[in-house]
Parts: sequence; structure tokens; C-alpha cells
Amino acid sequence: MEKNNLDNLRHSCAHLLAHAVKQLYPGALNAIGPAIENGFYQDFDLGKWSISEEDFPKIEAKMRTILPTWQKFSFKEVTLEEAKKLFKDNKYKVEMATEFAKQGKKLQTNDPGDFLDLCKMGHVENPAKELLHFKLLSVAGAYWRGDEKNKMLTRIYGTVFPTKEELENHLKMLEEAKKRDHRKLGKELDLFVISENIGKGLPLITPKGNIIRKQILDYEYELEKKSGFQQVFTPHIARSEMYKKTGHWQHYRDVMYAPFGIDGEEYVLKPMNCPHHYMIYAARPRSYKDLPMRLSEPGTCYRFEKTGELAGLLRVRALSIDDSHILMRESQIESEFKLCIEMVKKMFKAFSLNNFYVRLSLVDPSDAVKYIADAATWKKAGEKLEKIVKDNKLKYIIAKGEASFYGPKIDFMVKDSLGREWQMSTLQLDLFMGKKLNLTYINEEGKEEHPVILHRGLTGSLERTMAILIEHFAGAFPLWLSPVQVIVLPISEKFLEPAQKIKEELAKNNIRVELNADNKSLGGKIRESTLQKIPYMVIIGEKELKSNSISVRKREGKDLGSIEINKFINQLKSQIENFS
RNA sequence: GCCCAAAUAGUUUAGUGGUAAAACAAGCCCUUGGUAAGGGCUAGAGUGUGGGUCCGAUUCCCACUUUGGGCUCCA
Repeated sequence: MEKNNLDNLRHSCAHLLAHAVKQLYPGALNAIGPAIENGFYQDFDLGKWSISEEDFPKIEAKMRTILPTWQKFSFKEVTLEEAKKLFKDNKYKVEMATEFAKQGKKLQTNDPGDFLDLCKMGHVENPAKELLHFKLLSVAGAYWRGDEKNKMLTRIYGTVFPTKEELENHLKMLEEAKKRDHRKLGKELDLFVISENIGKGLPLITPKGNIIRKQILDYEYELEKKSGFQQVFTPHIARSEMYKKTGHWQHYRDVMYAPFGIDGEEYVLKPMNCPHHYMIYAARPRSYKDLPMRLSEPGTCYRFEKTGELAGLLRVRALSIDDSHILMRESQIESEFKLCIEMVKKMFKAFSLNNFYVRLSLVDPSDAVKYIADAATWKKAGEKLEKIVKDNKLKYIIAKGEASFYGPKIDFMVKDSLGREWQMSTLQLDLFMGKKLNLTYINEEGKEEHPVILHRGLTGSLERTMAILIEHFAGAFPLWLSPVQVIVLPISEKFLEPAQKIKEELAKNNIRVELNADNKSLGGKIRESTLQKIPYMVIIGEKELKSNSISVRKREGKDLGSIEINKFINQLKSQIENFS
């Protein structure tokens, strides 16, 4: 089915849901109910009522009773006055009608027979025949018009498909996706824990999880070394004064942890690494010959995210940003962005993350609170970035109002297992801060100039990256990232000693190897290793001892047969070295 | 922070208005095995925390905490 038709189907189903809810809950008001990716939602002001997922069977049943009477939607154009009269009981509809009219849009009502609504989106021809395969999925709160200051409405999510098979496949897919959830796998594979005693949003990375983290960092370090970055290290706190100078205090205050005093001075946990890096730059006079200066650090930052915003490793309160700040001349902007874009592309390839898109995040000039006021500089920076995105042949969408307070950015977006989008890499152009903090360099003519700054988060945050990778690989990491690369399985306890020797041999060659010495059947050990998603199992028994070899099995189930140990080690090494 | 829901051994779950059951994991024993679970025994929770109702609460009610799905916000 074409997307348009599918959208019509889904939007029509939202109408059906609205009608059912209004019948079951007298006084309930329906607000908006659009089609969305994979389904639809419908917002309600339920008044005195409340709805939970337990009520879905009842609501679905009501929808099915109404459905046969919905033979055809009829449409009628109305004036604002008529609309106000028709929907006098529904302030949300009146508000929308008034606004549409102000924008010069035509007002239209539709009616499938017994349920008049204000709406001009597309609908299906014959609802009674087409809206058969629907399911309500979840209930949530949502602010009217997406504004936190407005009343919170009740939003019901659902989906509908043209056929039963498609609906069932979709539901099955949702089930499968849950199995890849990084929180579930993180527990099963022992990669991280979040302890109530330490605090929410503060993940503790376990030994196995930290191998993955370290592999990512090592990979990035090599990448940066080749590209002329210099690594630095900076503390996790700084004086509040600093953030007042940069403007973070004004723009970022609500996500900064409360300040604390040391010797009469006020300090905060750093919410980002920028000022620390700037002060390294500012510590001595710089020449144009020093530029671009690429300072980099996997810096752990602390942000006081609201409780409801935390989500496993995807959104935390202590996050490590693989952060770099490139201080440069304006003439170097394009080449430095190109360099970073190439790094990002390489890294995504190394993680075999092929499904990302680029978001060009620009200023929203109407949001005076969020952004530094300087229209000309914003315009210049935005145009520059758009040119860079085009020149580098990135497919992109434009998002107004997604820029940082100090500049527009190129964001690389990926999806998690549930289809939610997350920002990973980010490349931000900052034309303000050099001037604001009076950072300088001496140009060829001996005169002072301000550098411009490229803020680069390579993966964005290591925590989020781990989450995305766990879900992307469903826990079956490629060899170079696997916490345990090989497990040695002796057939019985008789072969413990030779198995131990094999393990040592592998470990000597920097292979991450474990030995399963449990008193268990081979089948049992294989099952356990498979569930732990260990890439290679090495089996040692009588046969192997006699032939002076090992037997190798992959976690996918493939038996690679007998192989000589040194040959196996060489194969592993070359696979690890050539991963990207 | 807001809306809706959930919380029972290390993990995944069951269950009841009369102080809790199982599987896996753990420990011990038997078995000494050939490509996704060999068998037995033992120990382990007083049911997220705090109140309330009741003769009696893990079960019902309230608050809080944490987790999950959303909204807002965001790397």
C-alpha cells in the first residue's frame, strides 16, 4: 500500500477511536489524531475519566461495533462561525478552527454517518470494509500542542493495517525488537548495571561492558591520531563563574547540577567540556601557525535530566562525550568539517551502522530565549553549514530550532530497536565563543584575531553509543568489540589441563579468552556460550589432543572443524585488525 | 516534572486476605560426555520503602522510591 493510502487508513482509524472513546466516556473531548510512522494516535481531554491499557479491550470492542455503520465519510466546507457553533463544546476544535481560519486555510468537517469532526486530512473510501485490522498499543500523556505549559491530554497510540497478516507481522516485529533492548541484553550479557543506591541515570559499566567501551575509545584514539588531534585531560568540575562567561549559565542552567561551595567559591559539575578546552587554548599566546588546534578528550559530563527523560544508557545523567574542540581560522572551516565528516563516516562503517541520516540543525529566529541574539552571524553560520553538507554529499533534512545556543550543527541520527531516533555524532559551528571569551591568535600581520570553533562529538556519547551498538548487533558483537572473543570448552574434566594450555596460548596472543571448566555436558556448555553470544568456541577432547589441533564452532552454529591452533590465532588476529 | 502502568530469591516468572512456588544461575555430589540444557541434593526472598484498613496484608487503599511506554527536554 502506498504511504498516502496507509496514512489515510491510519488517520481514519483515529477518528474511529475518537468516536468509541466519546461514547464510552461521556464528556471526553477529542483533540488531534494524526497518522504517524507505523500507526496513529488520538489525543483526548478525558475530563473526570482516566484510561489505562486495561481498558483497551473494551474500547476496541466498541470500535468494532461502530465500524459497520461507517460506510462513507461525507465532507462539508464550513465558515469559522459555523465551526465555532458546531464544536462549541470542544475548545480544542474551536482553537484549531480559529487558528486555521487566521492562516487563511479552508475549514472542513467530515462525518462518516454519526460522528461529526473538524478535519481536512485524507480518509479511506469505505471505512467499514477497510478499517478491520487495528490494535490499540499504548496510552500516554501529551501536552496540548506540545507545550509543557498547557494541559496534559491523554494520548492513545494504535496501529492499523490493510490486512491481518501485515498487522500480525508488525506486532511480531515489535516483540522481536524488545528482545534486542539494550537494557535486557545489558543484564543478560552483564554489560552494565544501574544501582538505586548510586542513583538513577548513573550507569555502572561492568568489566565486560567496559571492554566494549574501551574498544570504542581505542578505535577513536587511533582515528584521531591519524588526523592530527591532540588528547587532553580535564577535571569534572569548574567554577560557576566560567559558565556565566560562556553563557551556559543563562542557556543551560536547568540541566546543570546545583552549585556547591569550596573555600567560598562556587563550583558546578561540568555539563560539557567546552570551557575546559578553551582555557587550555587561552593559557598561552597562539599564532595562526598553531591553527587548527584540535583538542580532544572523552570527557565525562553531568546533566540534571528530568526523571522522566532517563532511558537506560540512551539518556543518562553522567555521560562521557568523545568531545573535541577545533579552534581554527574562518578559512579552515570547510576543510576541518570535511575532516570530521570523514571520521564520522569511517566510524559508522566500523560499527556497520549504515542506517543513519543527517540533520542540519538551524536556529529558530523566533526563539529569543534559547539563542544568542545576532541574526547576521546565525545566517552566515547556517549558510556555511548547508554548503558543507551539500559539498560533502550528505543527504540531509533541515530542522529549525535544533541548533545549540551558540551555533548550528550537523547531527547524525540513528534509530534504536524500538524505532526511536537518537542523535549520535554532532559537528557544530561556533562563530560566537571565540569573541565572547576573547580567545585570540596573532595573524600574519601581527594582529589579534578570534578563532572560530568546531565542536565535534564523534559518537555523541559513549553510553548512548553502547546502547545503540548493543541493539544494533542484538548483543552479538563483531569480534573486535566482543568482551569475550573465544571460550574454550573441554569435553570432560580429563581435558582441563590441555584446555588451560590452549587458553593461555590464546591469551598470550591478546585474544580475550575464557575457559568453561564446569562439570557439564558439551551440549550444555555450547548452549551457554551461544546465549552469551561468544563469537568462537574451541572444543578440546581426545580427538584434538591426538591430532594436535583444536575444533572450532561459531556462535551462529557453524562447525568450522579441526584447525591447527596457530592458524586459528592468525585468522582471529587478521579478522580483528581488518574489522573496518 | 507531567500522564499511564509495573515492582515477589542473583535472573525470569507463579501465587494467595491466614507470613510464598518454580525454573535457570550458585554450592556440593554422581556422571566423564563430541556440537543448543545428563541427574541428584543443599542453601537462597518474607514479596521496592513507609503508612493505613483488618484479628491478620505479599495480596486491599494512600504516599514515596525505582523501572518501563509517552509528553516536554536532549548527547
